[in-house]
Amino acid sequence: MTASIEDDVLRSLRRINRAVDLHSRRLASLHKLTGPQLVCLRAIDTLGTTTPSVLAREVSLSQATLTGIVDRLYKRGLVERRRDEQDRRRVLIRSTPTGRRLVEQAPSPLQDTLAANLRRLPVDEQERLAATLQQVVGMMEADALDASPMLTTGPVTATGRQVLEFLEPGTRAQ
Amino acid sequence: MTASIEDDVLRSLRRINRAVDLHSRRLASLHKLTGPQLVCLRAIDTLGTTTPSVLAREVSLSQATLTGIVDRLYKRGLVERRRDEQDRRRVLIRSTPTGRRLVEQAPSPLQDTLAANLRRLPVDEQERLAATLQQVVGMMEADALDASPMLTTGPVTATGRQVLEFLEPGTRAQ
DNA sequence: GGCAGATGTTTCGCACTCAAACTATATTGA
DNA sequence: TCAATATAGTTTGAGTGCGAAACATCTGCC
Repeated sequence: MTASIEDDVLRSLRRINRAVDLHSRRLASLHKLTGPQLVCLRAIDTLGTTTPSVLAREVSLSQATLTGIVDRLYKRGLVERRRDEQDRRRVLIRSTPTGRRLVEQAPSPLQDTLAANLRRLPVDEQERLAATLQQVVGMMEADALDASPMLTTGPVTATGRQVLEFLEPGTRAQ
Repeated sequence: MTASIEDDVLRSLRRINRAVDLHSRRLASLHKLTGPQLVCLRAIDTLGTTTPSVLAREVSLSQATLTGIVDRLYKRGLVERRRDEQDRRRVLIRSTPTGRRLVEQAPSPLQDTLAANLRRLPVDEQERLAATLQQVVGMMEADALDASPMLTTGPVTATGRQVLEFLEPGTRAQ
């Protein structure tokens, strides 16, 4: 019967994942912005001017993932991207007026019904629920620390590929 | 302060998503099988002979998603796929001996550390936690019922594209 | 000055996920 | 019978997400 609880937990986690994804798609069709995009745009707006690495930590995503999301926000004119002139490795990201307007009128990235259902509960129930979720996160993230060393920085041979073609000309070192 | 609890919940959900994904990658590198693949293979093994639609309901995924996962299991020789001769719209899926062996020796798709941490809790705590997760699922899935009508079945004009080329020749209707 | 290693970001390849469109087949009804 | 409709499954197109590799730049050391 212990296995049954584990299966229940696993099943719940998968269904939560799925519900989050479905909600994100609904958001996208109604407001032209997916869940992750909205979460990132809000974070950018809150942080003021920031960089991909800070943002990645803030929203718990890898830098590689963030590049794609910020690309899409950039293409829609919701954020600006420019090189930091002091440290030219860095990229500075900031929301545009259009982006800020969108953040204000967009709904909470949390599912409306979940939010509503949550508010319907007594406050101590809400806190208990939030605490349980954080407990699960804690139990899962403890895992992630042991494995995956990775240690790259290899020989780096030139291949002449274009980078950063979406930045204005002249930004790229020649 | 209510917004803070909502933000906490949202953040927890995203981090749970992420932890599940990272665990899946670890599984894949250690056992050559990702989380979703393992979940599906186990379900196929448990159900005996089944079909994509039944399997999709069982593991809470869309049929489209399942096609890709079963493709990959098929390519590795872990499952069989054949047309149902009674109803030729259907496809029957079954695990191969190799697949069954793999299911037996593979770990639980639930994260090892989460499982271990879970077992460390008193049983009533475990049940409380599982119940809370199901409560969250319920609050989220209630949402998913109102929208998305979809209703396709258009005119269906011939374009002569090949389908099911991975099935053995002769299985496809001519 | 110059180079070795560190740091910041993007690209690449892959897996997963869905909705919508499409093919193929079965069922229903006139 | 045979056309309309329903059902089963796959393909397509797009977004998300990661690790590894590639690239750009900076810092520290000699």
